[in-house]
Amino acid sequence: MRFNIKDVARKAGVSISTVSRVVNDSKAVRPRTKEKVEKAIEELGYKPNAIARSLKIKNTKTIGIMIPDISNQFYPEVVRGVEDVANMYKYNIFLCNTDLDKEKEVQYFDALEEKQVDGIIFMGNLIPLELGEKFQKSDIPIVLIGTDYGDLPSVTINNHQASIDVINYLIKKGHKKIGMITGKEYDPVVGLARKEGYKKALQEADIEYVEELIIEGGYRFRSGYEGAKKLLDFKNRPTAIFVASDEMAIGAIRAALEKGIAIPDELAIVGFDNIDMAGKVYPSLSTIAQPMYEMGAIGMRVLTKILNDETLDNKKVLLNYSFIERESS
Amino acid sequence: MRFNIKDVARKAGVSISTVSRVVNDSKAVRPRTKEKVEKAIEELGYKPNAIARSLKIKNTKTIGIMIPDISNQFYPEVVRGVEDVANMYKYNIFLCNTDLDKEKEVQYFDALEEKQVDGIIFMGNLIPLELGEKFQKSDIPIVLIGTDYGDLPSVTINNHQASIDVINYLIKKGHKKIGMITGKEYDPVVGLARKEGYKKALQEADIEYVEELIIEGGYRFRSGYEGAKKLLDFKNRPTAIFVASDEMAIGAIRAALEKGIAIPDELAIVGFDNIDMAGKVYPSLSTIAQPMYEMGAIGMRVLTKILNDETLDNKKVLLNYSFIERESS
DNA sequence: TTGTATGCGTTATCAG
DNA sequence: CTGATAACGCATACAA
Repeated sequence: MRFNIKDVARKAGVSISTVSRVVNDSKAVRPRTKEKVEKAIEELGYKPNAIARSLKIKNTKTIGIMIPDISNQFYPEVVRGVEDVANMYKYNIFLCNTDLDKEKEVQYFDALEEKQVDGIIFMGNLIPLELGEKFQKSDIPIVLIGTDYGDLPSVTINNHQASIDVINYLIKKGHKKIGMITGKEYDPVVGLARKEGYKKALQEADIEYVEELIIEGGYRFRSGYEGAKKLLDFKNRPTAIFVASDEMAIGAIRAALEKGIAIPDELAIVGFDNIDMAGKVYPSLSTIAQPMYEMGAIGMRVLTKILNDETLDNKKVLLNYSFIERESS
Repeated sequence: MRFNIKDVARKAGVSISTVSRVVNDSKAVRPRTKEKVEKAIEELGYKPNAIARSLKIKNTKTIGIMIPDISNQFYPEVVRGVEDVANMYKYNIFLCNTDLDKEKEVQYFDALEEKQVDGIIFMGNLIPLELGEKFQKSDIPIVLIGTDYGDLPSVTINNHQASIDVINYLIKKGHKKIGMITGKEYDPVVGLARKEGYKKALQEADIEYVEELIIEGGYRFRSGYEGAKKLLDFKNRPTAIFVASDEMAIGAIRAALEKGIAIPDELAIVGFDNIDMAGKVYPSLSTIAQPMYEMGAIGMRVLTKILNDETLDNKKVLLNYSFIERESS
């Protein structure tokens, strides 16, 4: 049996306004009557109806989070970051898996809007024009994580510079033939940026850029595994491979080990992301650590600032990454 | 600018009832007026307010999913299963991370109830009495995944039998000294069941049960790593280890490799779960595959059946597991 | 300090 | 086929 505010008002012998007052402990209520009301609430097991409340006050204490796929190693950590600070601020979150599918993205966005979420956290690759426009026109605040679009608030890292750092590290280690397995190159802020960083670093070190040593991957294990196999089959194979995601890098490690190539002695491998497994596989993976949890937490923090009309000193926040040297390099 | 049903009614020159009718395409509306209304909706970019709708019709097309921790390898896959079928049935899901913390569990449960979710999917270890009672008293349908309580609907696998199968496999392979790193032994339906299966199988094969060969772990990497280290330090170390979770098993593999113990020649390792990484690490991990995605999908399907008043021929569904032999055994 | 009344944006009943 | 109107459960302005 579900009771409402009227039921407790009747039971306590007061009006619904006073019940409402004690529930929201607003205004002053005489201790005696407050007690009565609380007793009635207790006895009936009354719980306020957040839907009715939301309709009235025009916010839902609910936000949506759109990500490509929660079962992809990368996202759970950032979702966890989002959820933790959302919880601190009493928000609940709707989880939406878009699979980077434009239709799904639009469909979820519409659903979230209809459900009157107070805000949205979005992650994805290149944001399609149609969606980007919707985001900008929408009156619900949106913050982007790990991607960027127009003047929308976002939290990212400098992918381009991170790649440069990795390659410089490898060069300093004495490597001259450095291969790369890239991400999605159509995505300028992540995939392409990492590739361009690689190019730039080689160029600055006066190392010839060999088209053959670049394989386009797609972030997942299989493409890393197969990419590395190809790279390692060249007569003049690379002595180091920079892989644009840890999951692919773990695939590359497997490809090397299957061929009996020793890591890191005959081949150095460096990944990108620092997913949980990067430190657990054997040999453990050197990688650029994206602060995934923080990206989520800070993204959500930015959103709460917008929702509370706090001033945002910076719509575009750029987080620090770090290089973690482990056994694979 | 956000428009409501009144705005489109005015713009289309009809009453709000007819707008409502075309939005829900209920009853017959004359094609001509329907057209007018649709035009108005289009021009205003009207979107129905799901909150108001929910208040009236008393359902929200929303469910809650409570899990220990989305950043634990095991859960994303089942959450994905839940989400996919939820999406098929037009439900959105609230994601809640409980950290197995009783207070958080209760707090989230209350929040979900206040937000009027239509149902809840719950995962956790041993369900605390207080929470179990709440579940049973609640008028919102709850389905348990990977755990069990009273007469609540649940979807699980037979953990006890799965362990027996693993040990029998190991025995058939010729192993006589088989160690185990267990899960949480206070949890009867998972942790304890797996341990008991191990005991049972040994007993039936007339192999002595050596207390020393059992280490209590906690599902995560670290405990697997440390547990294996201990086990492998014994003068008379086991030739095989059954590890109650893949994440721990990957820790065990690392411990062995660090000691220069060859897998599977000197030591066989078998895990439990078949998380994504199990097939990707090197050597790849033999394991009991829990159908995680299906557990989620079927759990959600059960929930939709309850919500649609379809008959449930079986409140307790037991899914099949399978043994996957890979390189580690 | 407390109560009455109005409206949030819908759906649904009932007349027309 | 269409339109008034009464809920849904709550918060709040205003009155008392």
